[in-house]
Amino acid sequence: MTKNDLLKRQICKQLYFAQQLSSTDLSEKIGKSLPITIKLLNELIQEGQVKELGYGASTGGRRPMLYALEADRSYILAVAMDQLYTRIALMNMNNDFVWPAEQYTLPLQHNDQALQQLGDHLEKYLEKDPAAAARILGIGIGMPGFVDVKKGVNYSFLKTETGSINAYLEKRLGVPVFIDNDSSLIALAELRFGMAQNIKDGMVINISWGIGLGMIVNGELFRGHNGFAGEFSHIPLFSNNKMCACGKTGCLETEASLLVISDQVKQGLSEGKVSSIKITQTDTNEDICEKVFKAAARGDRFCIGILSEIGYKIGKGISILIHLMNPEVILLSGRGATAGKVWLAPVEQALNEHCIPRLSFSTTIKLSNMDLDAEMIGAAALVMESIVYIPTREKKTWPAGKLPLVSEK
Amino acid sequence: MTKNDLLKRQICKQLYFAQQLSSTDLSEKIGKSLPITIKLLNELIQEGQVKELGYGASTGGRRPMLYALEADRSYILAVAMDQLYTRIALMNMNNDFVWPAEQYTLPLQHNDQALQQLGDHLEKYLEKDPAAAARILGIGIGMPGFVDVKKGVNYSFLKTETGSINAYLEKRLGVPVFIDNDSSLIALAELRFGMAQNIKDGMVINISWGIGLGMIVNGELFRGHNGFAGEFSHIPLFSNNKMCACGKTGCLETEASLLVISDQVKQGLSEGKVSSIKITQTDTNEDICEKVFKAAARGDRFCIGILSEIGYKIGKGISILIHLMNPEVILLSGRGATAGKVWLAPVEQALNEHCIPRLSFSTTIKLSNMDLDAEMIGAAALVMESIVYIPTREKKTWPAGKLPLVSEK
DNA sequence: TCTACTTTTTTAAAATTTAACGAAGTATTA
DNA sequence: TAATACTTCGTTAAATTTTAAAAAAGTAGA
Repeated sequence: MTKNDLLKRQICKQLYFAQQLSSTDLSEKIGKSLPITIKLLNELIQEGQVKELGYGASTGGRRPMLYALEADRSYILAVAMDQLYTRIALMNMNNDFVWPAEQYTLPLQHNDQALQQLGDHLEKYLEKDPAAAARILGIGIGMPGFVDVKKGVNYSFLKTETGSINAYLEKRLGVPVFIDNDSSLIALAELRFGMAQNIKDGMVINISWGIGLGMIVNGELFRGHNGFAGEFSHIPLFSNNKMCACGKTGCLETEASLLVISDQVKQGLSEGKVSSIKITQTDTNEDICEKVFKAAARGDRFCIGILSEIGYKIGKGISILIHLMNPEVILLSGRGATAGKVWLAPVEQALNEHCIPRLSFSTTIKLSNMDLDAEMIGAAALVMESIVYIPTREKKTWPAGKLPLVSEK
Repeated sequence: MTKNDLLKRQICKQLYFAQQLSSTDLSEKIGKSLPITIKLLNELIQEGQVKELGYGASTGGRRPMLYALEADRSYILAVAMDQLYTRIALMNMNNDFVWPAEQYTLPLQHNDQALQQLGDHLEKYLEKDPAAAARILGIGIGMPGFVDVKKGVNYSFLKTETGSINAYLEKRLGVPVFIDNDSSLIALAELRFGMAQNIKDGMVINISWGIGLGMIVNGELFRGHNGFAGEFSHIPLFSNNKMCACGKTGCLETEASLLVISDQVKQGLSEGKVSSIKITQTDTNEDICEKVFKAAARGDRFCIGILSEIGYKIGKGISILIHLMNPEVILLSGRGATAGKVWLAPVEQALNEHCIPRLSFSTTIKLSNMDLDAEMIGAAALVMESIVYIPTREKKTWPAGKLPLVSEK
């Protein structure tokens, strides 16, 4: 791996994240001079990885030539897991789905075969078209649990007897594999393609079956010493006696999450509360939440009440985040964010009560506009980030055969 | 200001923080090649700013020449303020006090003249020896309150009618001025010269009249979007009804701080609790705390009990930090850290109760070995960090006359 | 339509880095 | 203990990169 090849990857990475860039932009982003940047761009065009897009709009002078990736020269396999389902999709350099995403049932809890099953699904998914599979740069996987990114281990699920998750899958599939926590990947998606773009300090709340957190610090995803940073769901925030799955009491998760919503709806309706929604025996938690979100949007008092209470509690947690991190933006994202603006008022209310005004005034609460694909997009972004990542303070050698670009085949 | 001058400052900065370095080390740290580094070093020696220190120990090959700063060629004026007292000291490049530190009474609360008075004290302090004063690179000031470092404003104290604190003092004293929050500077001192050296992710707790926090993220001080990050004292942690100075209730500060210790001692003794310590009407809070620390070290049950209870509550706050930041180290520092090991057991106890084990196991609690001068040293370090700071993404011009080195006089 | 001012891209000069080599020292082995 | 192999340090010369100057391509206002 020569130095120029590394720079070419940097260029591809920048083009992936920005969609299109001029040579001047690229030169600044990769920190190299214009003559070199243009030389490398021409080589990449020769190789068929980059294309000229035509001239962009003038900003007061000569119009710049814009460059972009050849969208279908390289692919990424994006995987989004939760405790029950695993979704897989093949994505191109434009973040388009090359093949439709497929969902498999793959329970993670108490499942010793989970990793093997994941491998089976991935293999089967790729067998459909070996030619396309050969173009895959890497596999990005988002999963719940305590993920140690560096070691490639998940301490909660997908246990391996020896070695790392990455090593196991790389051996089976012959492609670099990168894993991370689901909330971190949602934050990464928001940082690179969503509403947290160009944000230096921001917190992305993943409202889901728990309350996850992805932290953006200095414009990069922050993972902490072991990759466990952002355990928002289990901070001791309440003096209730509700037992949490983690073994403690008083966790934020015991009072606020989509599961709590589902429970409260069931209980409320059984107690005879008046509402426009009806639930059946066969409704999953997912179904119930979707009904609640829709009803709340219609103005259903009962549903709005439940969401408000949960939102207030999330807001109390956010007030701690604001005190500690002084972020520019708090972004409500994840599955629950599809409920929309209902969250904003109760969260702001909690901030008014629990934040020092100067602090809460300094940060804005926003609602994500990404849909449920955020984790997929984050998984793809993880691959692109990691593949061009240059470990600092190390010698300039590169693990042989670890980070192929399509041009090397 | 030429490019080479900037590089020379980088070299001086590195030598300041490391005391001594070889040319190879320096070359790596400033990111320039050896030929250039050596050329610049020779120029710095010519100018009298750097000296050769002789050959260092071999690490298996030819012995390196070591370089160090001329300790007394340049000085820094370090200022540490709290709500009542302001200490000033002139420090050299070895972090030695050139003149003894002096303490002035300067109450910050409800004092419109505070900034002017600070300027008076600084002027008087420097008038003692104009020759030495002429060598000052900059003035570093640590202060309590909400400090916006970029704007040079303190929203709590030292209000200025127009412009920044920095601008006011720079105009009066003719030397660059840098301000920051006291807890941030303690963290900076620990990061550069104390027990947080080479730590990538660490939290420095400033146990004082409040509970301050300086955050180390990615090996740098983290300040947040407006510089307010680390407002640990006012996170809503308790469901008490105690009114806090900030206007809210339930803040950590209402249950844990050196002021609380002082109050509890007074109350306990007045209730007839048995203890070896005695307090008089004239004892300040400072005096009382010192007595408590000494008595606890002797084994006084009453004092140990008070410290344990406070320590447990600080620990509960730390458990939130650990969940969110997954730090490598939590360092107990500041005035209260002089009490020593008494803190460790109750803090660990709180972590056992409020942390997910995998998280608390991943971070170690340490006790600072820096004494009360930490804030001074941090203030000096702030000057050295800031003076060589190169704003990213900006043109390479430098505000004229803003950042003098002695060589330029 | 002309002039003044931008920004992009190319070309040539200046500066920097890389790499090779000699110097200085350590560790291992006969 | 002397010789060989292997470090790391510091210097010099070749190769690369950056900088700066100039040309190309536009915009905007008079």
